[in-house]
Amino acid sequence: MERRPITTVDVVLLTLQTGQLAVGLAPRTTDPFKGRSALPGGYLHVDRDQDALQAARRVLQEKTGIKAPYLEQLYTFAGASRDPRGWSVSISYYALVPLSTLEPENAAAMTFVPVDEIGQLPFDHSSIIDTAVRRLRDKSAYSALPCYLLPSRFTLAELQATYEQVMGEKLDKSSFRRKLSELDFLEAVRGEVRSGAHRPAQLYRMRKAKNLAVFDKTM
Amino acid sequence: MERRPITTVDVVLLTLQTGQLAVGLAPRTTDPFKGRSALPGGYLHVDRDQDALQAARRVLQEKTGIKAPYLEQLYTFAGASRDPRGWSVSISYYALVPLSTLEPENAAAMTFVPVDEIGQLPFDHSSIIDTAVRRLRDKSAYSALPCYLLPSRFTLAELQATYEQVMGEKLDKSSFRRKLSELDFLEAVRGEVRSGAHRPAQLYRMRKAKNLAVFDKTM
DNA sequence: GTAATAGTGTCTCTCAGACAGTATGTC
DNA sequence: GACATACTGTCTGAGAGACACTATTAC
Repeated sequence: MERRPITTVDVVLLTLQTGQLAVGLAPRTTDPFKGRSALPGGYLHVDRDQDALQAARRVLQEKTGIKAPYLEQLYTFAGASRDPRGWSVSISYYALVPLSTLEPENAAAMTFVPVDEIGQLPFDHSSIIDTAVRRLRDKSAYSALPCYLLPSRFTLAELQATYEQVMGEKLDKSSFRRKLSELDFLEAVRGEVRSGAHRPAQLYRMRKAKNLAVFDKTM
Repeated sequence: MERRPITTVDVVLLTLQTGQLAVGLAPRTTDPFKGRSALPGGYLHVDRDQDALQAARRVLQEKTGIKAPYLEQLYTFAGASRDPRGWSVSISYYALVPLSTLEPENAAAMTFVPVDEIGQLPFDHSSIIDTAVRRLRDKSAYSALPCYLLPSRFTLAELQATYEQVMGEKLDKSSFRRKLSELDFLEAVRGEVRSGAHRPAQLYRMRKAKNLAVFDKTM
């Protein structure tokens, strides 16, 4: 029988922290690079995991307590030299969560590092993060992805700020709202938000759709 | 030590055949589903493959003789029940080739089946193919991908027909050419092509660019 | 009233689709 | 000459960016 590579699942946990896109890192508890900060990850358990997505969910739940974030397969990094233990396969996922769901003690052990201040990380975790950030930026330009970085209710101003932070460019308020209403993946919620001395804003939530809203691109 | 899943690499070989997008299938030579048509694939060889991409290249070369096609990682299908041998991971790739590079005896053992006439296949190979076709269609709308389905020299009419066949819709000649010249990833080649009683067409080839030309999408 | 943010209306310029026109070959 | 396909020019309508305007709250 053929020799089999090590198979792991790693998760890039992305969130917005003080207006910056940040990644969740956790100190490694086991031996290669023990103690160093790295992406939350773990072995695939052929006896407990039904498939790779469930493995990713389990890893995330174990390390952060988060139950149902947006979670999507990112890429598979595989090779002879990315892990000192030998030939390894990392099926990597990325998750999007609002910072507010992370408050409790679950996330106590985690650090959140802005994506452009990440130094050297064990394995090829830096490239994995790069890939995740690129994927998020790409998809944000034509999908509702950034909504998952916000709590379930939000104002249009908050949503616009989120898009701007993710994509790194200013958007025009009027055009942004026009596009949103055409795309029609939001619905208004009764209720208000107030901050200071100004008019309150309408709250919105994502319309329940089985699929992620994706806008069209053209040739 | 943890039990490790089986790890394989499968390749979705796509080409255009008589105006239709078709997938290359080969009869399986080993036991699960021996003799049945399936995607070309094989075990990852930890002693011979440096990484997953090289494994995919090796598999494709061994089964079809093709050396340097467009080859990109597609998705990783992994789970307990997709393979009768047990928990398995398939790192899948998709390749684009012009039919003309396939003529020799290499491809003798292969069958090409139009993508919408594929019946039941072993494992989850049907879903893998669906995923590949969806990926190609998506990316074709905003990239130069379809070029890889043509020989290195082609006319603009051939290129337009290729885009149309891949995306399944008619394009306007004038708009198509305007877009191409703005995007500027083609260059004219001295030489002509002739067919019947009509004006000969200019031949073009892709400009050498390290990256795949990708057009922009907007929010 | 002022300040501050929420939300809308409108103008203009660009660009993609539609389609007609011209060019250059074979017969 | 006719015919077939290659290639180009122009008109028009939809949509995005820019920006100004109105609305509603706290003080």
